Amino acid sequence: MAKTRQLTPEVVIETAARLANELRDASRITLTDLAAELNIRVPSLYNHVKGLDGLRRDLTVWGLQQLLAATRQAVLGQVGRDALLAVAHAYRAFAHAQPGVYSLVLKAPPPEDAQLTALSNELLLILQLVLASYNLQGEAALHAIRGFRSVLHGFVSLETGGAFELLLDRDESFNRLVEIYLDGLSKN
Amino acid sequence: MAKTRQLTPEVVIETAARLANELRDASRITLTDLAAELNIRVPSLYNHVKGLDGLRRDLTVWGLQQLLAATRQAVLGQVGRDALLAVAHAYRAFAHAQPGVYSLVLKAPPPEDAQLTALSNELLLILQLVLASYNLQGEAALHAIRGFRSVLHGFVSLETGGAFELLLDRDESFNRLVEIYLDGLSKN
DNA sequence: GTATATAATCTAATTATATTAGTTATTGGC
DNA sequence: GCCAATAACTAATATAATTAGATTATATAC
Repeated sequence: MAKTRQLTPEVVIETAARLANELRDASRITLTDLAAELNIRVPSLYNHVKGLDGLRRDLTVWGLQQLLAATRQAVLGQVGRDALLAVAHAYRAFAHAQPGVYSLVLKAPPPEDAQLTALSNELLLILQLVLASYNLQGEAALHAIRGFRSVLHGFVSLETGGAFELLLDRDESFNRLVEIYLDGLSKN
Repeated sequence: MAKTRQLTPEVVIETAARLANELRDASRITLTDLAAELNIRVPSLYNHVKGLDGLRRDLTVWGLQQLLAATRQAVLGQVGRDALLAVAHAYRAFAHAQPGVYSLVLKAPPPEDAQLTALSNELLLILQLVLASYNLQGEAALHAIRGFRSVLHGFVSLETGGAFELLLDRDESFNRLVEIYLDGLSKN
């Protein structure tokens, strides 16, 4: 049928993810670096990804799938506040483990990309279900999702961006923030 | 002494800010575009800014000064919860008015850049003073600053990034989030 | 007034990166 | 063995940033 691939899609994407995480920002990957890492010439990359934009898009899908899996795992068998706390910690752990990939995942998916949009919606659906078990439904739940995402994204993006430099325990800061928000949610 | 500048530093930086805001992301400005906008050749830009990195840095200083002025203005004559609410709304208004510049301002300043670090610290100092009037001091105030910044940055960065697409009032979402956080802060 | 130093701008060349076009070579199915 | 498919290649082009060095206009010293 064809010349056997030496590179599988998995190797390409995982190598790109590693580079992105080392740079701590996916917008800094270059095809030049990726090709060098894979021991092929730059134009050969076009057999695997649709240019730089395609690579970023593939990385985003890959990252969203990981975040989704981690979130599902975290809420397994939990409801209410415990489930929300578990989501919060899984989210932060993901951003710490994969800072470069994280920088892609939080961006809003382009509406014309069905796969990305679907993954993004699945995450929202999980949050919606968990909030339902926290007695939040309808518009209140939607406002709560926006708030919860803001809290999580705001903290981890400032944190991984190096904004919290003081010698003050970051876990403690995060826990206080999440607890204040969840307490406030339950008191409405 | 010298050939009179046709371009003042203000014109250069304000044109760059306008381009950055139109692109909604400062990382997408190019020297090519800026030079075209100013009717000079690209290399001539080097008389005004230290390359692309220098331009971004100058834009960051300019943006921080504006945010600082808006924040000072917002807290004028206010204390406690009112002052914190005013800061929140000024912060969000700034991000809406200057989305491109905002994307630069929230990044942690490189420690070796004294001017940037000073501006950044001034903002933190304002927050610290306002929180003191909210009965928060010492470590509690530092955790609260981290939380408050997370809340503000998280919401406006998701919002300006297009993450909140539903037909659900964003002002309402923001107000609920900020109020929940401020309520929680006062109950400790 | 004129000369000169200064700096703003320019052209030309270099470097880095992404992308496209077109070729080569390998391999699995027939 | 032949053929179709495709991964990988070389070569060329495009875009952007940057550096080197020449040119020019003008503010000030005299």
